[in-house]
Amino acid sequence: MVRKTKDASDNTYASLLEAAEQVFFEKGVAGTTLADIATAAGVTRGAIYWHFEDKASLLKALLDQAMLPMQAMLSALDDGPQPDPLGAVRNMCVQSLVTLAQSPQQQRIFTILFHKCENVGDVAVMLAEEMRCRDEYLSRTKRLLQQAQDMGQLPADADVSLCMQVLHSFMAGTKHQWLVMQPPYPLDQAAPAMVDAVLAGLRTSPPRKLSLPKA
Amino acid sequence: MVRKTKDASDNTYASLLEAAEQVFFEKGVAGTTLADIATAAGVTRGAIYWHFEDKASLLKALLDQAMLPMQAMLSALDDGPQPDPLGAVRNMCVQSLVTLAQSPQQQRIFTILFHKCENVGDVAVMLAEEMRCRDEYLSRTKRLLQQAQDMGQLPADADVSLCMQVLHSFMAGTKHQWLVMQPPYPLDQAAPAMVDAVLAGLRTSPPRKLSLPKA
DNA sequence: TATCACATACATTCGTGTATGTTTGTTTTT
DNA sequence: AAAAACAAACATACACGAATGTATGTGATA
Repeated sequence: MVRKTKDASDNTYASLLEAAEQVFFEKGVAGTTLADIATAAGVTRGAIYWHFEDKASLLKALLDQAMLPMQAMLSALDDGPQPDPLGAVRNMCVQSLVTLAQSPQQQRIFTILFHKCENVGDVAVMLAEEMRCRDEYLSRTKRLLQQAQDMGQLPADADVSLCMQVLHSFMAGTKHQWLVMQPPYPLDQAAPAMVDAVLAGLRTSPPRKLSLPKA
Repeated sequence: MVRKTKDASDNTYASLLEAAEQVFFEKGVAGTTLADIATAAGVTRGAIYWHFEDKASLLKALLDQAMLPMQAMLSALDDGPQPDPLGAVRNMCVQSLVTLAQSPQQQRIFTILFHKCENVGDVAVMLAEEMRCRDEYLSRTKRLLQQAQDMGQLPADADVSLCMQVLHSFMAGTKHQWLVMQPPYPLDQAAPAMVDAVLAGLRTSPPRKLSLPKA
């Protein structure tokens, strides 16, 4: 049974990505062989080497595809000045957590990235390149926090960079920890209150600028 | 030059652990071969197989040794009721971050655990076993937060479990993110203000219990 | 009939585990 | 006390499987 139509080809391409996602999730990136993926996809290694160069290339294709929804969500956001910057930040954060809690695909992808993949060598540079999306997200958050300070939603002497660090660390840590938690708590229900708690802290007693300008 | 005294043996044992730490940090756990470690330590693979069973055993020994200071710090903590539970939590958190910021060894070990090691298979069960220290830390934090609520330092309707999740996610995320940051910000200086911000949020507007008891 | 989309077969490298050798301390024998 | 036997602490050599990359075969399709 050798396939040949363009349609069938796209089909095996997709099933290869799906199989890779599953096997990477189970056995880790370094721990899986190309034969594992081929078997899980119901083909042989020949199919993999036809569609991809090697394992790293396959991983990159998998991440590229998985990052598409987030890229789209980022592009859809209004980049201009907001009437309620802190509210916008809150919505972004809550939305991000709820989406993770409700998307098994995101859960698998992030689990692979966080816990089943060594950040080393050529994979490291690939991941760094892939994480431009995250950097975009970060700088946007920082601009929003700056707007919030300018409008008085944050104290004037708050250190915006550190506020962003606190928020980002909380967000990344929450995703990180929730993914390894057995059993996981209902993140989609808890997310608003958790984000509000942290943001309340940033409003009432944020890290202050410790800049001693000259002397 | 073949060594033989007990003293010399302990010496190579230590240099093997040191070499493993360095090479794991550079090339990742799965990415390093036993020959790499042996070469870095100035010996051959024979020495490794004399002192350890295999790579997993070597990693375990490395982590065991590195976890000793934290185990000691945990044991030194007062487990009874505290006059100022929230203050105790604050001190634990700040201390934890400052220690990380000031200990290059902790930075390397945590970087290996977080970013250079796949949480899979036999390594996963080993890491889970190793993380009992973290669980101890978590349950202690939860007890302190419960005390804080009983004493009115936290609102009566606060969800203590979720508060602990917020705090723990923030702590883990902070360590995680700080280790990959280039260049890193001065965590030891910023830690108190960051922790205070999160704790302030938990005091003023924590996640509330959403328990609807029966109907 | 030529090319696509694979499957199959092969060569090669790489890492592991083990078996064996070798040297130096330590203990035992006389 | 000297020699012999023994065991610790490695180094060296070897056998084996496993994974990779490539080369080649092969059936369907246009």
